[in-house]
Amino acid sequence: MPLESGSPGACADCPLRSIAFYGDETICHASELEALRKPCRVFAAKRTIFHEGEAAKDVYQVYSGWAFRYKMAKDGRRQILSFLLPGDSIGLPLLYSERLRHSVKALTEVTVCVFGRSELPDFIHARPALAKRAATFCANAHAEADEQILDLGCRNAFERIARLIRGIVSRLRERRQSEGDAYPFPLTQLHIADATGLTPVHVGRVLGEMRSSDLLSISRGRLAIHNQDLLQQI
Amino acid sequence: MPLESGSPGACADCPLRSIAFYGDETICHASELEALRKPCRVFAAKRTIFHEGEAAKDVYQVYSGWAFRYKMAKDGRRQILSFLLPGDSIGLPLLYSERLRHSVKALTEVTVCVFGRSELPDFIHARPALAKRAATFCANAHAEADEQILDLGCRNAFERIARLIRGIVSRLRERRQSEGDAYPFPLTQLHIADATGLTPVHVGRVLGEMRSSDLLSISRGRLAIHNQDLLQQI
DNA sequence: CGACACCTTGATAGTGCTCAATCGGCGTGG
DNA sequence: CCACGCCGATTGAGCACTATCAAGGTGTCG
Repeated sequence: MPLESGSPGACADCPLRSIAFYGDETICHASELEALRKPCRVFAAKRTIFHEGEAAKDVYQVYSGWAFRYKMAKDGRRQILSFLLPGDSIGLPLLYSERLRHSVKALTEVTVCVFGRSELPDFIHARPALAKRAATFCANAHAEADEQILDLGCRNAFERIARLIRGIVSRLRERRQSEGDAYPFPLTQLHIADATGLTPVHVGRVLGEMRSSDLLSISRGRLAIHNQDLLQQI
Repeated sequence: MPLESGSPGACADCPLRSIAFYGDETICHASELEALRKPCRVFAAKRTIFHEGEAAKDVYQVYSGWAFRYKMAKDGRRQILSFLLPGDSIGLPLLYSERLRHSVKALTEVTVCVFGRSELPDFIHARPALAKRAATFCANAHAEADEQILDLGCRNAFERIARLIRGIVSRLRERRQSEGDAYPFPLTQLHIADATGLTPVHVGRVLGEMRSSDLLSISRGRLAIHNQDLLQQI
């Protein structure tokens, strides 16, 4: 689902576009969606967007910036479930349930399009093609969660980190946010650690290994991939 | 979603019942669903029900017996994603996609209700309330996958195993398949290992620990819980 | 009875964790 | 402009948890 940038005021380029449009087929008129939209909202970096268990009033779609979904264990450890890039929706499960079972936090400053939880579900479920498409998104998200279960259960630190980065990179490319083999990459080692179930120190060591073996390097918020082929094989 | 047993020939008691009925509210008439059903099918224990990536012709719902969803890593390791108990559907994502991104295997002998993939999706998506309910199931399954990601990323062997068992037990209780504090439990240590990302040997050790500390014990296909409270706290 | 699947136990090794110290970059405020 | 403080990255030493390898035990089924 490639997604070009546009102004957050221009509905067709942004809000739940990936649901409303499928390839060249228009499932719902832009003007209808536009009527549902509320003003955009901006969250500062590190700001929590949703708290787990909280009754949320709105569903968002990321217009610019990065965020992530996560859960906390009782002992205070954090597990990052997925990263949300421009075009991804935040809180889609709110279409089916009043409460979210995970938290969401802004990684960078994030601008989101806003849809009211009181209108959006009815709007979507009144349109079978839209409803099916929204459900397809959920099913795909589930399949990706299964992928991550596989990673966490079966792979070692090196593979987990490599696959996490590969996944993000391929999504960045789909969304045409790359410049050659360099990518914006706002994750710290702590984020990578919390996503892969490792320690920040150990992530640092593995990243060092990757740098010295000339696979990839991360510095100052940018990721450079030096050996694309090797990364794909992992 | 409690589910009593019935005869596999009696539609109202079985096929996608959990989707068609919600509490006391009937979303779809039993006779309509009955018309969709094909004859039941039985899979022997250890038989593969779906192969990952294969184009499936039918959607199932477990009538009796246990199964599990899993994926294989390239190095031959297996990751079990979830266990499927009576009442659970097999291959629900087929409502949204032609292919399944995981495999499914029978743990015990399994009897399933059968719905044609060529009719079921249209049937469901033509009925908004049904469609929404099916999507809700997907969203819940996703939330459970997120739970498992948390387990794998943040918890040690003891906690993972305890929580896996606790999860299964609570589902067995919902479905009234318990007898006091004893439960049918057909998983081998290998299954537990593949579900928790551990080694069978280590699972055996931890289970031994749990037995000697009088928490629970597993033997000959039955699980006995000796300290319910302690198990809940983990 | 033999074959097989599963469980148990022991010894050893390795992956990744913990604790701790240091360093560099960057923003803030004097 | 510089000092300070903070956050994140890096490095080292030692250890814990879990894996690996191996052998033996028990139960079940044909």
